[in-house]
Amino acid sequence: MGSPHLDACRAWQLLVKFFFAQREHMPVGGGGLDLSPAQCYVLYLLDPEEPVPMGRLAETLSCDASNVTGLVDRLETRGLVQRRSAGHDRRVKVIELTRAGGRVRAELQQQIAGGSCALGKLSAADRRTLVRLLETLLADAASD
Amino acid sequence: MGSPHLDACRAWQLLVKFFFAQREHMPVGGGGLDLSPAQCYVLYLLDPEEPVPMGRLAETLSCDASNVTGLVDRLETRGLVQRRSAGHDRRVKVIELTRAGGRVRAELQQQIAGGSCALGKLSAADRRTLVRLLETLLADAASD
DNA sequence: TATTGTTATACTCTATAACTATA
DNA sequence: TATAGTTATAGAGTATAACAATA
Repeated sequence: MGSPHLDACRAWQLLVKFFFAQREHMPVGGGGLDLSPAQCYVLYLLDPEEPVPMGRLAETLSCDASNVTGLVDRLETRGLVQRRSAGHDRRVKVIELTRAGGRVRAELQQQIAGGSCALGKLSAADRRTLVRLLETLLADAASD
Repeated sequence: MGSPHLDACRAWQLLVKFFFAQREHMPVGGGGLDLSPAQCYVLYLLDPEEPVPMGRLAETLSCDASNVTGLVDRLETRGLVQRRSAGHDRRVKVIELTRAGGRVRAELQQQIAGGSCALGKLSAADRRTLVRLLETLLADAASD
C-alpha cells in the first residue's frame, strides 16, 4: 500500500468498476424513467432558461454531431425536448426543454440531491473532496 | 458552496462529465489499441494466472450473459482470449488470456500506472483519497 | 469555401426470449 | 427442473462519409 503505481491502478479499477456497476443501478439518475445515461446527460445539460445549439451538445458530450441528431430525435419523439431555429444563423438549431422535459429534468435532480443514488453514501466533507478531485481530473484535458 | 445538495449535484455532474469526456481520450486505457471500454475491462479482469468462467464475467460487468458471449467472441476473433472447458462442469467455459492478450493487458496496465492517463494529474495523496471515496461509493450496492 | 445539421451505413454494447447441452 | 452458454432479434450509442442548406 502506498506505491503510486498501485494507487493509480486501484483508482482506475475502481472508476471503471463504479461506472459499470452504476450503469443500471443509478442509470445516471434514470430511476424508473427509462432514459439512457446519454439521454439523462443531455436533459441535465439543458437549462430551462437557455436553449443549447446542437453543435454545443456534441462538444460537451465529446461525440460526433451525427450522434446528437439521433439522441435528440429520440428525446423529441418522447416529447421531452424540441428543436428550434436559432434565428441569427439559419443553419443552427437550438434544443430546448418542453414542459414535460422540464419536469423529468427536475425529477432527475431531485434523485441526485435526495441521496437516493450512490452519492448519498458520502459525508458532506467527502462529497466536497470528491468534487475537488474530479475537478482536478477534468482540468485541461476536457477544457471546461 | 457548502450545501450538501449542491455538492451532490456537482459531484454527479462531474462524474458523468468525466466518463463522457474520458470515453475516448483515455478509452479506459485503449490508447491506440482500438479496444472498447468493455473489452479493456474484460482484459483487465483476466488474471493471467486464473481463467474466469463466463458467468462470473457477466456478474462483474453487471450485464446479461448473452452480452458476454459477443464480447468474448470479438476478443477471441482478435486472438486476445480463448475459451476452454472448465472440466468439472461441462456446461461452464472459462476464459483465459492468450500470449497476445497478456501482452495487451500488460500494456494497458503500463498506460494506467504510467500517468499517461488522467490519473496522472493527481498527487499520490489525492489518488489514495480517490481510492477511499470510490471504495465507499462501491460498498454495499455493488457488493464487490 | 467552410460550417451546421442530416442521412446512410456499420460496428459495439445492451437486453429479452427461445434454444442446446449439460447437471 | 435448473443452470451455463448460445442464438436471434431489437434498440441505443458511436463513428465515418456523403449530402443539403446556409453562411
